[in-house]
Amino acid sequence: MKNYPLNPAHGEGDKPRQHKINYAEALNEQQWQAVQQIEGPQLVIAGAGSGKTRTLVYRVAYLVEQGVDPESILLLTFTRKASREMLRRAALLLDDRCQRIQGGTFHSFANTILRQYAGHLNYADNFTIIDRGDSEDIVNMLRGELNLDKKQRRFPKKRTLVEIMSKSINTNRPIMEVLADDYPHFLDDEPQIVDLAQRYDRFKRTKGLMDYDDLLVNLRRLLTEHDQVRRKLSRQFKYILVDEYQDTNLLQAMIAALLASEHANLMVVGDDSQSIYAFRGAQFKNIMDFPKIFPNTRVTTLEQNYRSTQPILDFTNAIIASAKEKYAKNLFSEITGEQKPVYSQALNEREQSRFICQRILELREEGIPLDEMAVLFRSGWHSTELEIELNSHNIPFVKYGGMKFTETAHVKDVTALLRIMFNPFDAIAWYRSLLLLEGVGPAIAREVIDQVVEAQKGPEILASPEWSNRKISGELTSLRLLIAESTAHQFSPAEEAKRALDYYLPILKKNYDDYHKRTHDLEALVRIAERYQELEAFLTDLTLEPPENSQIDTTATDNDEKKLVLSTIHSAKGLEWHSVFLINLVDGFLPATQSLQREEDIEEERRLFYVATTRAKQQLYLLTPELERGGGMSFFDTHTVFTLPSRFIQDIEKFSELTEQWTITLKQEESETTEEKSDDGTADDGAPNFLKNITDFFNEHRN
DNA sequence: GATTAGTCGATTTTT
DNA sequence: TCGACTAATC
Repeated sequence: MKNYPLNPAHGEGDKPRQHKINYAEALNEQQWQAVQQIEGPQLVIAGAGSGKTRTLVYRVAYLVEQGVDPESILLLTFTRKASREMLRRAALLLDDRCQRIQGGTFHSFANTILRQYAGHLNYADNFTIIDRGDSEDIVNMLRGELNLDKKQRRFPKKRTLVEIMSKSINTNRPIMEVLADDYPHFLDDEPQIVDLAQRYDRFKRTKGLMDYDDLLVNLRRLLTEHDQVRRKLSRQFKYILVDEYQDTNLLQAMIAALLASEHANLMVVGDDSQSIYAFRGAQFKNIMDFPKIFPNTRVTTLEQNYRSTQPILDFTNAIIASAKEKYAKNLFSEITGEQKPVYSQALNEREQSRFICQRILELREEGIPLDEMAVLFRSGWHSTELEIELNSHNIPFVKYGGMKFTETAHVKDVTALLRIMFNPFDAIAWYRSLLLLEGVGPAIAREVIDQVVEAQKGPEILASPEWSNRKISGELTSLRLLIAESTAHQFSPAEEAKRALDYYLPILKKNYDDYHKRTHDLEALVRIAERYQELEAFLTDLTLEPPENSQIDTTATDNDEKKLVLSTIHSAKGLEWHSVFLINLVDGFLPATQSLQREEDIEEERRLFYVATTRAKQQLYLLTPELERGGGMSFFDTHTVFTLPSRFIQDIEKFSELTEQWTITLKQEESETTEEKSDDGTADDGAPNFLKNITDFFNEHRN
């Protein structure tokens, strides 16, 4: 253990220290207060764009300048992006000492600590972290052990099962309660679900696996059940900062408090109005409860906004004014600008897309770079129509949120291979890898796993005559050799990835028509592996902090080119752009249909609306299409449905004063002609009807 | 026991 | 559009 100054703020012989940074000048009064107050519990309520990150960064720098050892500062953030960004800015502000600050997401921090103390909890320190998909596969497999009456009433899907179990853990409630609150239609299945949850736990424990929730649960266990460890850690991390506190769940709040138990130097920063992760167990009441855990908490509120113009803020303030529960705050700004948020009703989704393309091109003409503009939406698939339109206008874009790189089938396949190359006793990875082989299905796969993994015989057993006489021996041998060579040599992660890829490419070509696109993804995977020394670290990061997204949906691949951002609102959190377009502001889309049942869910959707609109610095466009494809449900696919503007719009008093209403007029470019021809009126009178000719032709030439 | 075709059905957000 | 599940075929 290192020495740390007992009370660095008022250290020896105390003249005010000479600081490199002039804090009082760089910060406003509240921010400066929050930065200065380094001892004791502190809650900072930071409105959107109020310089929250800035405050954290300056505070970290201030601590270091006060002589605090950077390694005793722990900065828990929500995403790795956020943590990297903060450390980068702190280093820029002060110097490299800031790079030594400890930090990351709760999950990655838990991982680091648990690798050191796994023994205390009877885990081996090379435990594997599994992602949601793995959990689902395990649960699905275990479901077979339960003797459910076949074709009885429907038992929840694997996805739902995992959701239920996870929610029970993250909200600290028994499964019964979760079912009663959120899944009443499955209440009858409670005994089986509880049984399944126990089997799932046992399975993970015996196999040395941890899912996302286990990381938190086990860290909390470590801290509560092992007093000396808790004390040691708490003394090691003498200053703890938690970002986005409104999105922490009960477990995380407890972990933060336990870590601070020896000194209470805990600063949490958050904004209850931006809490959008309740579905994952987040409790924005954690913010309200914080002063209850630490009674002498100092509360600071940051209300000056440094991001948006006043007209935009007037609008966003009005959104949150209609929220049911919130800490009172009223954001103001000194940024000049008269442009009110623009509200426009488009005829349909297509018109909405074309309006956006047109406006984006105009803004680019005016000198706004593409990467200073973003289109936001509620769920990943809401942007499909827009993506087509962007492609046809050659507007390059990146998309955040939605299907992630590591969730695509081909990446999961290669990851599974890497996992058995790393650990030949990883049953789930075996299962997936085996099913890739020609002639191998669930039955044979289980047979192999029973011998290799369960009976602990290892992959070598597959060389025995018992297996080599089977039809499938050829396939099995190449897989066995792939693993054997990994065990025999010390390959780097990149080399391993390359070998896995070479092995996998023929399979990829056989299974997917679009294999070249997927090959790009896999080559990217190899490049990512190059950054790692250890395969274990690579695999862990892949599940814990996966790379942004897959190549599949993006157009341009030039890396330097500026790109428009498409993002789900969730993934847009913490980011900002010059101009923001919020599309599909329609009931059933922005309050999503699924959340209309319960008032708290609707309130969370409202906060989502708030988060989206507060991303805009200069210009905000709100779009409501009046006609929709019927959400893509097969029955409605060819039909359209009338939609109502989002109820959140009606909720805003003086909506028409706060916004500027635009009627969409599309310029006549080449698009004018395309519109008339390719809109769904093609089959109508007038247009030359090739289709009819063709069908006639085929009808005539039958037999 | 594996594979394939074909049907039905359901779709939020993420560490 | 995609995946999960079923029934027919190899």
